[in-house]
Amino acid sequence: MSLKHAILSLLLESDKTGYDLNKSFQGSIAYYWSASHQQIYKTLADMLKDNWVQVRVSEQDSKPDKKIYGISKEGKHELTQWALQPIKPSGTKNPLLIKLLLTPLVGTEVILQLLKQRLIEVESLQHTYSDIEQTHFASAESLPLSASVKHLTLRCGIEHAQAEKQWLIDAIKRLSTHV
Amino acid sequence: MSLKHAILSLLLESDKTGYDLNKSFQGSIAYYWSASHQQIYKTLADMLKDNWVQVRVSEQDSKPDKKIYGISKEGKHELTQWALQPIKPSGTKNPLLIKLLLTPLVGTEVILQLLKQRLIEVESLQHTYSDIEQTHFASAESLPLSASVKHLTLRCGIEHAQAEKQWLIDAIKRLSTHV
DNA sequence: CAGGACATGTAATTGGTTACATGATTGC
DNA sequence: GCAATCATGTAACCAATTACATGTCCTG
Repeated sequence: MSLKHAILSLLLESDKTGYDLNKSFQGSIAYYWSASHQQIYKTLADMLKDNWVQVRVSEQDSKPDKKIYGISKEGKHELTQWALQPIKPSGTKNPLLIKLLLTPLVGTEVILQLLKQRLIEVESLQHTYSDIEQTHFASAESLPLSASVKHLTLRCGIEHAQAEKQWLIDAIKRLSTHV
Repeated sequence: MSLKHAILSLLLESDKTGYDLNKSFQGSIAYYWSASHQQIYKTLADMLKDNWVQVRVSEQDSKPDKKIYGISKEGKHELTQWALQPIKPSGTKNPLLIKLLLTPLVGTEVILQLLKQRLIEVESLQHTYSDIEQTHFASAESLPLSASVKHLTLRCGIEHAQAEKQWLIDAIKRLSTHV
């Protein structure tokens, strides 16, 4: 499972709590990796057993205790080895396309609604992305490597959102001729 | 799980064996839904228990027996109900992007190799898609609804492949300046 | 006579979702 | 006083991967 590796890559930057990690996975990381807080806490516990991470507990007055996790030597080694492996294409799951194929079964109008709903979601995603891009990557030229790769992951989201939007517009147009 | 619904949508067209279904899932369906044969046979068995599908066994001399599955009234009802539900965005998993973020850890060259490898894969995908498009959807104008939606699912794959290719080229270009 | 297509599964393990559970602090 | 944010988990269940298992026919 690469959730372990996704977490390790976040811990590489700075030590974090499970709560912090969860915020990342619900936020900007969400479009290339998703995980629930239950999964995150479980995976942290597993990695602690394997000594891929260390933990220190910070007692805070008038707040719940924090467990702050950091990557260990073994974890860093494991992460490096993983990064060197060739990627194997992971399974796609796009229920929208299955539903689209069911148009003759359920009728054009219902599917048009689903597509339009998705269009709205994609457009809102685009706004989120372009906000992030403008606030974090405004200076277009010669960023340091670490910022440059972050920008590229964002660009990946942006390009795919754009492609999906164009496709949705096309799909809606074509389906509309079959009402 | 929508694997059940993906299978039902294939059985809607015609009765099929587990083997047939597997071929579909390894072939043209693969880019919007993936499943292994183990999963398929298991899911068929589960759906048989629920009476979403029927089965008849065809004994063939000098070949293994076939179990030919067909969708039932209940299955069709279930499929229709499912199609009407709003879609919830499913979790994305893109290990390539995590690895890209690890460039400072492992070095530009290794990651450039991964990106170039992926470029080759995407280009080969594009050829596959455009072959299918030319053989099955050559006549651009006014297809019947069922063919039209099939073409649209293909177009979705084509557009995303194109977007990924452009992004990969861009990513390779930018990373190359950091060697 | 070897390797690929045909044809179907079981078992173990891992990964992921859903439901449940708790408890303090801060701002409206 | 009520909702949101902070902070961490358990348990049950469902989904998916990996390894194992079997046997025939057809083509080169």
